[in-house]
Amino acid sequence: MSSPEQASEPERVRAPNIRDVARVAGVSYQTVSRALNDSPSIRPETLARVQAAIEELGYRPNQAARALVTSRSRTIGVLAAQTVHYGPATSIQAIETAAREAGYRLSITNISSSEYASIKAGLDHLMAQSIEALIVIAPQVRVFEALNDLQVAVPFVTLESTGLNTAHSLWVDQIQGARLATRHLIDLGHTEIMHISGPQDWIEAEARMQGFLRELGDADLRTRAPILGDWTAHFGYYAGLELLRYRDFTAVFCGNDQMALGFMHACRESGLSVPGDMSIVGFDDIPEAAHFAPPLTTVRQNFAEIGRRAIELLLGELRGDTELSHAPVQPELIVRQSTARHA
Amino acid sequence: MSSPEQASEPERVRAPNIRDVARVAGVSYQTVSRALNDSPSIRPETLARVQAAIEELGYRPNQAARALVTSRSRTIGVLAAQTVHYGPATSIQAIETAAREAGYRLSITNISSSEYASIKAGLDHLMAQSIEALIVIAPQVRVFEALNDLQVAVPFVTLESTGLNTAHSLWVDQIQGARLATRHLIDLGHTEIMHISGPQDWIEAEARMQGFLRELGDADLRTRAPILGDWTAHFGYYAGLELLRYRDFTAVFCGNDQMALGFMHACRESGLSVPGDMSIVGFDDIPEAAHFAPPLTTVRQNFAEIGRRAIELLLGELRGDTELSHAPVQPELIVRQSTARHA
DNA sequence: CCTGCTGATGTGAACGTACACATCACCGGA
DNA sequence: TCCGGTGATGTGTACGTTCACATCAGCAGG
Repeated sequence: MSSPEQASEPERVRAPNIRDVARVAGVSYQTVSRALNDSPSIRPETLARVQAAIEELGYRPNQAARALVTSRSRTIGVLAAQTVHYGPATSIQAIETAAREAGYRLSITNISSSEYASIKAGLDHLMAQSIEALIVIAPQVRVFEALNDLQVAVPFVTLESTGLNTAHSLWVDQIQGARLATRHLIDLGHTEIMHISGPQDWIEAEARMQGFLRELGDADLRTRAPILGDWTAHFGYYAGLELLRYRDFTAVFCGNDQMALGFMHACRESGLSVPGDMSIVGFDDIPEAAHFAPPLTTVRQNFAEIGRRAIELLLGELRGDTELSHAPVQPELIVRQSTARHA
Repeated sequence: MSSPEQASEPERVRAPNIRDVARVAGVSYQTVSRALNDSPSIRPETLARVQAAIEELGYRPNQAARALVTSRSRTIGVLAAQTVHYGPATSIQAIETAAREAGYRLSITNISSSEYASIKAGLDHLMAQSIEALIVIAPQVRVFEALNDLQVAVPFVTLESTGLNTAHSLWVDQIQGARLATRHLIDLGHTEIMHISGPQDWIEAEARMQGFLRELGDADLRTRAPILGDWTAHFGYYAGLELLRYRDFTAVFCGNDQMALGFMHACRESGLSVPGDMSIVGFDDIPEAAHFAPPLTTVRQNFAEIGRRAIELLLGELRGDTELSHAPVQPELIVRQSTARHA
């Protein structure tokens, strides 16, 4: 369990620094610094000598010292909830890759609950690391409050939200996605359509609900109060068992694929066939959705694309670029076998 | 998109430091340092004055400076593959929470492929941040090579592996889990059992396969060559379509729940009923597994527990504790409806 | 032969903090 | 009265790097 001890060398505690490299290379420490920051004014031959010395000593620049003197942490903070879910996890993975390629590191902080105190603590932990930029993947309503309270003065972007705060958000057009899903059900002849939404404090849940309601409104169909869920399959299942006691609807639009899965389960137990008796649409297109029973009709979002663009946007702003694109990413309806024409 | 400008104050660029606080509090900077590191020898009254000054100025300790002078980064590195999967994601979330509570931050690096170069690059990126400890959640066979090549000299732990390298690993007893699953099928009267495993370079895939083979051996049953998969539902589906052309087995033990889901899908398409014609066991117990059609019999691992213990172990070692527990976490068989007695 | 310029390299700060040590007031005991 | 000890506080220095500036050689142009 302990780190490999090297009993041979007496007390080689200190890691080599820029001056050690300079000594070996026979130059001044400043020349080494220039070599590290690929300055234009350094002779190729000198550069080679320095690089050889670096190699020989196994030198690594000390990021703390660098951060101290430049007052740039090269760290991007991510405030996230629900990182175990497919969407956020996929975005974060893309964010990490893009950040690393750009020479930045990531600091991810999970918030356990959506309570204000929890959000504030998470944000505080990030600010303590003097992050240069912030990405928010969380119930955004309360995050904005905390952002104000803590006087967060770094560029930030919220992910997977709506265009409510266009200046700071990068988004899949959730409203449009919800309209696609709802329209699909309407086109199939359904007139009594239910919606199981995500938690109300998630802006994207709100957006999907908006899209759903608008599309129903445009079609002059009766709107019912959506059910407020928690994104889990368990919720979809129990809500389904409850709702199916009154079979006064023939289609459901679920706020995400997990809840759709749970709802399908409830249909089976209630003796309803999908899509024969009940059409179901999900949201997200998680990789498993294609293998549900039956394969799920859903709305695909490109989570990785969103993640990449978040980094692009933030780095652009750090560089001082202006005119950056906030254009929403368009979602796509994936029709599989969980929806059918209403008899 | 830009950070809130404060046009009022002229050029308040520099963040307040320890000396600014000292000036306001009317003490020396060293006294402020003592207040921050809760030194015993400071008068309560003085402490209060310092705290008031900190509050007034909105002072935050500069972690880079602290890291520089103490040569402790307070960062734990995580080298991960497949962070979008439920297991790793759950562990990482627990790790992050535990690390944060202990005053550490996390630096997560994803490796895109399991190629050696990719692993080495990820490890390099982590070492450049002078991490104090390392957690590995990745195909471990090759990681060990890279660990040696880069002379990684920090405490490390590999997660979710077997006990192959007990000194450095913290593990759910995968072999035992696989035996539980296999035994369950045998107890139900199945004699022709197939195994769809994970990628061979994942030690845990290897362990599950070992458990499977040993249990079959103990029961004197015929062993077949396991199919090497890639953890995805897609693979389970296509492998299933292929395998089911020859219906010379009545049960499958899948290396994870996603592959089991895909396999179930293939069964439906091939006109086989689960569990009537085919019994299926998964591994992991992802939250969705309870809502598959039918609900999946699987082996539950406590991913969060593993994550917490990883941090506990590493922090213990950093503190110099000895006698830390590496006892494996025991998995649990969850019997649902995807398995039945062989006719 | 001097002047001014340019490219390559070196020297002195400074970033913000913690450690080692110095200082100082105060107290109790011989 | 003086001395040693202790608790609270202050002063110097170092961590490893980059920035601003200084130096120096070489060269072209008058």
